[in-house]
Amino acid sequence: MTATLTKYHRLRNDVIRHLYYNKMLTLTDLSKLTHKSLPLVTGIVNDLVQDGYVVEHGLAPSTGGRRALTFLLNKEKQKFIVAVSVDQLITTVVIYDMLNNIQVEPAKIYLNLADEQTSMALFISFITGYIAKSGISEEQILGIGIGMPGVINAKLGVNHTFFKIKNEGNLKNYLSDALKFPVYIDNDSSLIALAELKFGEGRNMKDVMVVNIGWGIGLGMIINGDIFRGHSGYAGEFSHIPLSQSNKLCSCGKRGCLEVDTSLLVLVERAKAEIAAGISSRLEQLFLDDSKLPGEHFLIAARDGDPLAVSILSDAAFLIGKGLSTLIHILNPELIVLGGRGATAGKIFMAPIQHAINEFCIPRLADHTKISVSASAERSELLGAAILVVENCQFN
Amino acid sequence: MTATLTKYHRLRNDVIRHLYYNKMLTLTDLSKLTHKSLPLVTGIVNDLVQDGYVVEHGLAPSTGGRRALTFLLNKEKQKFIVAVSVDQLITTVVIYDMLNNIQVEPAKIYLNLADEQTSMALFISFITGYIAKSGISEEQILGIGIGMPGVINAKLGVNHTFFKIKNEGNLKNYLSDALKFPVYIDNDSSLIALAELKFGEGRNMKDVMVVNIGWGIGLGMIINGDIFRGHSGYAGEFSHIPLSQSNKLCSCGKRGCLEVDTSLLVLVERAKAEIAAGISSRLEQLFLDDSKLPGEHFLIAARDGDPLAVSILSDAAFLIGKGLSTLIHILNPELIVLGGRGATAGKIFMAPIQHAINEFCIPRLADHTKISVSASAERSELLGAAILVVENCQFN
DNA sequence: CACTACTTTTTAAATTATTTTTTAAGTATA
DNA sequence: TATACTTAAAAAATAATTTAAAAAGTAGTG
Repeated sequence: MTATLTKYHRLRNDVIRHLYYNKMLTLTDLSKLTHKSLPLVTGIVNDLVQDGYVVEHGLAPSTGGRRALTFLLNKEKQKFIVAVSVDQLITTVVIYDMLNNIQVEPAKIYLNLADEQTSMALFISFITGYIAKSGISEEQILGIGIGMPGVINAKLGVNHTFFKIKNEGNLKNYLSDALKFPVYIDNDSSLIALAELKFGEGRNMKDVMVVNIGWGIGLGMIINGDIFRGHSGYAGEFSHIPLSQSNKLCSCGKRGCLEVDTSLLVLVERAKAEIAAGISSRLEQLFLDDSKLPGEHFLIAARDGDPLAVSILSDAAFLIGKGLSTLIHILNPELIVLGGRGATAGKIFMAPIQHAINEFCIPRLADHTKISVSASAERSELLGAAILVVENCQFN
Repeated sequence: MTATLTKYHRLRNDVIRHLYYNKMLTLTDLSKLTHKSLPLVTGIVNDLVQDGYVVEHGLAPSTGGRRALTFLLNKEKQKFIVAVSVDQLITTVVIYDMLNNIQVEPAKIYLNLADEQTSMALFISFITGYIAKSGISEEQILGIGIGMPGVINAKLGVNHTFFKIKNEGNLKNYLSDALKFPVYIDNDSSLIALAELKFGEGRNMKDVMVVNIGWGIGLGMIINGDIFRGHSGYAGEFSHIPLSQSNKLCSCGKRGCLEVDTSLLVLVERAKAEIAAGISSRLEQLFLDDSKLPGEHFLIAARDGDPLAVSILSDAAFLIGKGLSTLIHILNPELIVLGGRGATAGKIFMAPIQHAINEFCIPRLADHTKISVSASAERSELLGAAILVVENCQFN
């Protein structure tokens, strides 16, 4: 009895998930998406309508024959998702509903991940406080999804790099206990890729690479329609393949890594050096303003066309393009998306990256991979964190 | 009726395939492997025993409870597979039975793929003649599997690079008509990888890279337990990522490609140049013997420890190792296998490749990828071609 | 060495899911 | 407006899976 119950519930959850991704679906659509028969799906959807989770929404446009009924998630009986993005310096939290609308305005805190001791306690009180202030009742919250840097085993819920728990402890369980909600964690770049796959440029594609341009450079890989992590979770160490002629030593102990020349922190350093050397730039003023991090100022200046910022960013973009060429040769992806905080500088990246790809790629290969800038760079890690919850939680 | 028949037959074929890969299995094993229930699998296996395809083979060793019956493919009621490997210069054919035994000794013909006109006719008559001479009856042959270089869409049966058929024609269909048997084609490197995955070093692994060291350098990729081809079939263009400082122009139009410094044809040229410059080597004699290609002589000399051949091969291996480092960073595979014709030179490759990986890889990553030399390098493309047939043919 | 407790396989019965068929609803065309 | 052609939904028939029970071994114990 319990086994059939869980199987029934698994399909029920699956139906809800497909409605979450696709907004409006017919029974035939759902049958195809879940690979289950129509009578079975019909039964499940009828139950969901009865329970108030799903509502009928009129007839689908004609496709030649009898018009089908469409179904939506019910706005009135809502569940909510807490989505958190943690990076080296800034932690952001937001609450979404199941229609991807922001339910509670995002909140931000400056939190240096390197301070292991203080940051964990601060993090927990920040999130707890935010949820409490939101006024949403406990039963309505499906869970908390957290994207963070580091080598992460999402299934086990372990982060091998940051927020380490004593004696091989499980971060996911630790946080679930502390926050009193189901917690799901995953790597930031993987979540950005997930967001692009489900709601962004990569919809309905199978092989998509998402470059996470942040304080460092990350790579989220979608292969065969799923997040790819490699054999031991280290896949996508894109920023440490030897590329540049640069002699600077990387934190990984090697020279010529992409990271050394393209991370936002490095670009800021370079801008400061240029300014110190006498180059004039709006940045000189902006850097004095402490309300934002220098990296944030840098991106704003670049977006606004400041020549120094644009020039530094272009050099970095060319190197990233060289790295992408290697990626294209090996994986022949359908799409490469430039995402992450840095992608808010948008189009500035495109020209030098294309330039590099033209120079380093076999044309036949370059022609088969589209490059684009994420349309929702700032939001996509949070969105990915929300998807993480929807993918893993239970709807009862 | 027909639909249930095909579904029944699909599972029947699946059972035969699993017995092909695993030799001996219990009903429980088969149920798990096919993801079908025990009663269903039991029924199918009983039918197969009745039809003579499968035979009982005593009890499995004890695992604590009642001992299970084991089943094997029936040696008496055999089907055979024609496996063909085509490379730029040499074409080989062999006939296997379903237990991976060679049924008819392999035959070899020198066939230059570049001569589009003559090679196709020669190829067809060579294969037809071989099958005729084998004396095996038509009904017993399941099909012909062919591995060849080029960008190949295995599903459609099109080779975009070699053996081109007029007006976008379908090579698979063309050859099926000409040879009067079902023909299946795939890329040589992918088939080598398939052989390693199913019968070689990569058994039960999910992420395996197989380097095909032949006249050129190819890469067969196994990702998530399946051959990976990328979005448009170009994945694994490993040999044209920019790596070496070399200034030689590659056929692809760029400089610094792996291919320029590591293909067997190039290594032979280099050996000849060294000999011309006065270096003494056994190769000088061997190259005079026309019964084998210079590349074949070169490999034999290297295997036998000729200093010149070993030194040239080591230089090439170091570069391949540098390329593999990139692969490890991006894909974090469980295993990298050195395969293909060149791998017959075996252990000579290992030291310089390890050296390169130590130099160019983050240790944490290098530690998680095993490197090994294929144990059956010369046979694996043929074996892969046989697997291709088993994967795609119908057993009735 | 027989007896008991525990495993695992095999068979059989009951439940659940999928296909197939039928009926209903809508569209396009003459 | 009538007819042929689609597609969707509901009902009946067929097939597959789960669950339970029986059978066949294994291993420990007095």
